[in-house]
This record gives sequence, C-alpha cells and structure tokens, in this order.
Amino acid sequence: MKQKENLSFDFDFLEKLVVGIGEVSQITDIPTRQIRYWEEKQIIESLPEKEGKNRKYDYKNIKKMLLIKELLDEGYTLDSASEKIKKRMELIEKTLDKLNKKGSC
Amino acid sequence: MKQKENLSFDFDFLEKLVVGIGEVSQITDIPTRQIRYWEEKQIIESLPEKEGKNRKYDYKNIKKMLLIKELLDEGYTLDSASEKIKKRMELIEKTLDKLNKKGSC
DNA sequence: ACAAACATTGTAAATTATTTACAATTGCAA
DNA sequence: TTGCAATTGTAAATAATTTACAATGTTTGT
Repeated sequence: MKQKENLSFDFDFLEKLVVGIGEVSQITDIPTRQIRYWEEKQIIESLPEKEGKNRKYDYKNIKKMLLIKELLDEGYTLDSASEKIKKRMELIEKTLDKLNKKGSC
Repeated sequence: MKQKENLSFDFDFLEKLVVGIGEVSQITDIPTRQIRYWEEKQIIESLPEKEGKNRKYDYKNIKKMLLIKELLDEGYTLDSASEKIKKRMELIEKTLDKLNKKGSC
C-alpha cells in the first residue's frame, strides 16, 4: 500500500539512505582518514559490506559522527564521547522506527 | 546560533546531503547506467562538479528520480514525465526551503 | 621535563567504482 | 518497416577507496 505523501518529510527515504565515505566527509566536514580511524577504534561501524568493498554509511552513522565531533570539540575523549552519546543514539533510533511506521511527519 | 534539536527530524541534514551515483542506484533501484542516460538527456542534473570528477546528487535529485521512475512505470515518456513533475518538484523545493529556516519539524 | 596513552595524519600499492565514448539492442507507434 | 525513444553493453582511462605500516601531534599524570 502506498504511504501518505506530500507532507513535510518522508522517513522512507532516510531508511533507505546510504552514503559513501567521501560524501560523508563532505557532509560532516570530517576527513575520510578520521572516519576510518574512528571505525578502526570501533567508535562507529559502517554497514556490512564484503571485505575490500567500499564502506557505506546510513543516516544513523552520520548523525553519530556529528555528535561525536561536537563532543570532541568540547574536550571529550573518543571513548567518553561514544559513551555519552549512547542514550541520544537510542532516542534517534526509536524516533526513526516510530516515524517510519507512519511514513511521514 | 544553534537550531532547536531533538524533534523528529532535522532538515539541516537534508540540505547538506550529497550522494554518489552508486549509492543513488542502491537507494532508488535505478541502474547507474540509466541515471547517466537521464542526465545525458537533461532530465536530471547532478551537482556541479569538475569535468571528469564523480557525479554527486542531492536530495532533490534523488526525489526527482523516484518520481520519474514511477511515471515511466505508468507509461509516460521521459519528456512527458519530466514535464508532469515540474509542479511537484517546485512544491518539494518550497517545502524544503521553508522547513529549512525552522530547522526541524 | 618526561613518559605514556590517546588521537590524528601521511602515504604507497592494490583494488574498486565511475566516467566517457562508441555501439548495439529493444519496444513501440506511425 | 521505418524511425524514434529508451535502454543497455563494454572497454579504456581516471577517480576514489582500502589496507597496512609508519610518523606525528596532543594531553595527562608524575
């Protein structure tokens, strides 16, 4: 069945969104090298792709990077930033799941 | 100044969003070859990049492709689909601009 | 000042993805 | 069947990413 359209924003889109590392860097102003480093330290985790293939990130990933970046600027360490963010990320996930079922907002 | 956060969705994000052709293909289920063809026919237009560099698309682009795809399935030609979509695209633009100023919805 | 841990950055070689251009193919309507 | 619109195939060149190893900054505690 078709979802209700034309309202301000479709979360359908966000659900399907995937972005490569170069574009994420462009969006967030975080160097690709740093993104890879964070991933190596397991602060973030790109979508599961086959070994050697290019990393892809979803909306949640990108949102998380932006939050981490903010906290780093405030003086947090990577680990403590990651810890502090957890509740926030859960909220984002929950919001996405919920709005997803409705289709729009 | 900082925008109001934590509400259901941030349009800030959409404004900055850029996506490569491979990911657009993955999101929309339109083959990359077809996306390039549509661009060649000037049905869509990727963001301005230097000659030879990889194409990037924004939210509006992607939305347009999805609309075109729907109309093609309904039997429209590319040109007539493109024509029919115009009002719709203007609405999307206007909505984005408006919500953009508010920051969230 | 010094060490130690944390964070970032540089880079080369191999690989993956995209571009561009030329061509072939398909489907449909006059 | 002829013509046009739309799509698809592909090879060579180029762009972008991955991976791994290493170097460099930065902060904190002693």
